[in-house]
Amino acid sequence: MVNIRQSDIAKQLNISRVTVSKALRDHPDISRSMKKKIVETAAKMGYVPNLIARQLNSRRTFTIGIVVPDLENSFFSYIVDSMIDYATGHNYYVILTVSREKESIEKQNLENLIGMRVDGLLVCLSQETTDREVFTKVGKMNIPLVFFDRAFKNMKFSRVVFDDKPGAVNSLNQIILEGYTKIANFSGYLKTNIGKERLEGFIETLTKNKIPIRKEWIIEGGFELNDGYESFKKLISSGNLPEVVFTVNDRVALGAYKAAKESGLRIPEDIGIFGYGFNEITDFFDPQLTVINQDPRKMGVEACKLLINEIEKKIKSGRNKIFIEEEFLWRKSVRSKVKGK
Amino acid sequence: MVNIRQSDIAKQLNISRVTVSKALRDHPDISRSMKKKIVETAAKMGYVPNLIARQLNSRRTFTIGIVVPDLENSFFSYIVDSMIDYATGHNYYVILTVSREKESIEKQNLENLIGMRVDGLLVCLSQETTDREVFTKVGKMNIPLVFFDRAFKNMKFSRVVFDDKPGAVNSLNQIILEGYTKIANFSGYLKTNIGKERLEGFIETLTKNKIPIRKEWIIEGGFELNDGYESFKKLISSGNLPEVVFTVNDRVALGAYKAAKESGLRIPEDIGIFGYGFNEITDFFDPQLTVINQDPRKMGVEACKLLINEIEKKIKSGRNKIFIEEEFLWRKSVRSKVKGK
DNA sequence: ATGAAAGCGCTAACAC
DNA sequence: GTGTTAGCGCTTTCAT
Repeated sequence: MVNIRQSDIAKQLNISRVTVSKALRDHPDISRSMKKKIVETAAKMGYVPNLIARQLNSRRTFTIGIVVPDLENSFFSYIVDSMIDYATGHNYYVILTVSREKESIEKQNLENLIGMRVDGLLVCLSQETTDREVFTKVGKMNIPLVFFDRAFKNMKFSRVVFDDKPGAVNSLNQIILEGYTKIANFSGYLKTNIGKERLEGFIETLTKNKIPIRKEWIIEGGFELNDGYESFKKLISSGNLPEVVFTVNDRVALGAYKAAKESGLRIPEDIGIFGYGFNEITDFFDPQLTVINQDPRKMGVEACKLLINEIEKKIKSGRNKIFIEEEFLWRKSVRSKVKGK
Repeated sequence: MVNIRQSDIAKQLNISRVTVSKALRDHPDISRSMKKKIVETAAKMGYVPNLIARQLNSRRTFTIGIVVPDLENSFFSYIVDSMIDYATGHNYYVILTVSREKESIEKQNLENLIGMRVDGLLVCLSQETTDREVFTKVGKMNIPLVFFDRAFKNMKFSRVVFDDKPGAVNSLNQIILEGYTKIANFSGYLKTNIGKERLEGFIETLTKNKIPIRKEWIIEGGFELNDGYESFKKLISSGNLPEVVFTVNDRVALGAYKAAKESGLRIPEDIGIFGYGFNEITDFFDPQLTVINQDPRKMGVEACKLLINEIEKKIKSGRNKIFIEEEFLWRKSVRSKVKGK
């Protein structure tokens, strides 16, 4: 037979299906000997419990839905990997969906996931999302949801995000301590939160250190390799090079590396480059990239842990907020004059 | 109310639940006006169909289970991304699990997934898997399964794999055409299929070209960055450098880059490096890595397409075999003397 | 210690 | 066109 049910086992043993059900779940009602017999024949018959049926009447699926903008971005794949790790360790499945940074796909994904009656949701918003309708629905259905990395503010959901400003401030202070004052900023798109907030910390810190802000060194662009490349080219053609470039993410930094090398500029001797990124990617840079480390695994684990705690009501659902700290990691792409690092 | 059911809508409208069910699925039985009324009140009440219930009685979940060794490896994250893309486009969900290269976790994942009654499975075996028991079970339950990248042979399942030998042969022939004869091989572990098969093509091609095989240039190691690094160090300390190094994957290549640069060897002027990899990672190498391109997206899409075709019985299940072709991509890490590439 | 009855939310088959 | 009946596979009372 292909699909054995509890009733098949019951028939085989001439007992009731309830007895089988209880025995298989090690219910105290059933005698040791009976249990043994049932478990054995179940194994012999190749019984596999039907979790769908169980889910239906327990109204619990032990399933978490994830919506992520893009899995080709290693930052996200590390996050998802760590979420799956944590979820699996706590007996939850993960249904993974990708929004491709499209609001419409994201919405569709969310509706499917709530149709699947996931116990909770982990969501990183697409860059273009503005409509809150689906999320309101999720709220009404009392499905716990935790935003990670990119979140709506002023909604009743929890979120786990990086604390960008302190990271920028701290790293820039260290850079300035080294004696650098000529610092450019490749900011990404300033209409996005990430672009805006990261630039704010930059301006604030320079101002506090009485370093004048040069507009021509704040270059707005996208978030991809090519944007970093183009921005660096602009820098060069301006004829006015800074000592060090601060980049909004690793792809932009890589583009800057490319352009610098093409122009015969040595890193870090002729120009330093550092920016947001995470430890695991530094090795892909030559020389190793000095980064403000945004640890994706930490973020993934914290978000998933928070969600499961909310699902299991170990903590009140919604409006919890966790900041993941960023740490400045000196590698090789900025010369440390003072500390000889 | 939090969780609206069809019966709630029926009660509200003083009609039977079946009418509601039919109307919502646009069944021809129901009149236009009735449908409209039902759909509207459903929306107003915030009805979300319970897919679990639907799955239970249709015995179809529209869910695909994926088991992958590691999501931090970008090769796999690209594969998974493309699978999700394809699956979503064909109205399937994806439950994603990670085996961490552990046979025991892989087995657990598979048992959970078949308990969830996935419609099909996409599996890349862990490096240590030898036991076929779970797979036999999957076979008995008639659940379509497609292996990708790493597969059991001689089982009744389909598989999608790279055709390693022709890739190696073709690339090596091109390299040899360039006039190179002193070629080293960083082979990975030879007890694994991948290591073994990739080396075979190497030996075969050199032999055919009457190039003597030098044992000291075939260096067995692991598959990680550090293994490439150590292997290269060995090469150097042997005092006998080849002209070009052929690596078993991108991480090993990166390690080789590191060691080469540390030793003051320029790539490609002093030594060339090329190996298995994929297009998207070449940019992370400086100079860009010349690769035998194993396109993960192609593999992901083909595997997923095959699986869905088997699920939907558009094709006979099992024993289908698809080879993904590899393409040699000249980049910058091997100097082309002849073609000036 | 074992079992009968009822229900999770939905749908297919069959009346009316 | 609309509704009734029965059942997907399991579990939770509540009897016996």
